[in-house]
Amino acid sequence: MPRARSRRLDQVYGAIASPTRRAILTALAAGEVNVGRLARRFPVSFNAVSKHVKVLERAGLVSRSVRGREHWLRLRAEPLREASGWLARQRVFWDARLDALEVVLRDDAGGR
Amino acid sequence: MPRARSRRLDQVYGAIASPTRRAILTALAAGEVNVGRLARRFPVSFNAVSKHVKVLERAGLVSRSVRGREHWLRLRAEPLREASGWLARQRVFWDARLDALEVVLRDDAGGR
DNA sequence: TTATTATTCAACCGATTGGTAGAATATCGG
DNA sequence: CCGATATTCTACCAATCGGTTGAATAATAA
Repeated sequence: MPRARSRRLDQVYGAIASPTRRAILTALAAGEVNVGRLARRFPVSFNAVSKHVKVLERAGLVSRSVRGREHWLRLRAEPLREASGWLARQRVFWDARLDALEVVLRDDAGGR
Repeated sequence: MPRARSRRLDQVYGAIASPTRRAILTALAAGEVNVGRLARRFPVSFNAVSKHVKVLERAGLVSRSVRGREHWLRLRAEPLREASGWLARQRVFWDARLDALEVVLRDDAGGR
């Protein structure tokens, strides 16, 4: 795996490891929101939300367009696609291996 | 989302946010390995690897069976399946929304 | 029994994280 | 211009993280 891709994965998984940030993402899935309106929905300070947004932005999951004094946030799907891809590949890989292992174990138990 | 499920997601995404831990998982996909043999493959100390394994274990991604003085590690696929599910659902959801948005923008641009 | 091996546990360190509060900056509305 | 609003920036704090080293524990080998 190329270094850059790996770092991107680090950032994306790190970003979505926080329930607050996952909630922000799902909130953003309904459409563009500015930081203030977004922050009002969460039980933490405005500044905390602003920081979370920055983490999501660094991971490439959110983009920002400044209109006047408001900053409007929008989802970026591409990095999510990569992250989802790694997990999905691993999953099928594991499932195949674990299924195979189970067969071996079952046959082994039945055989003797 | 139930609290327990959310915490599990936190742990899984947190666990795979580290490249070393992702490498451990792919190493483990080839079959059971004990901690020592696993550690020899990585450029960090035995203890560091031992800690990483514990993180993966807490996330439910790895199980351990102690045989004599050796601890053998094995993948657990279930939590990965959940994690992959959340991402996949989000991805589909986003893609749909962003495609729709793109259509709106394109039509808008063409229409006037 | 005694050494050696496999592993965790405990303590420590520096960097990062998630939160706060307050100051600085820029835009909007009167 | 002046006050209110939207936001970031800076500084701080406690907690967690990723790493190290050294001691403790338990099983194997001599």
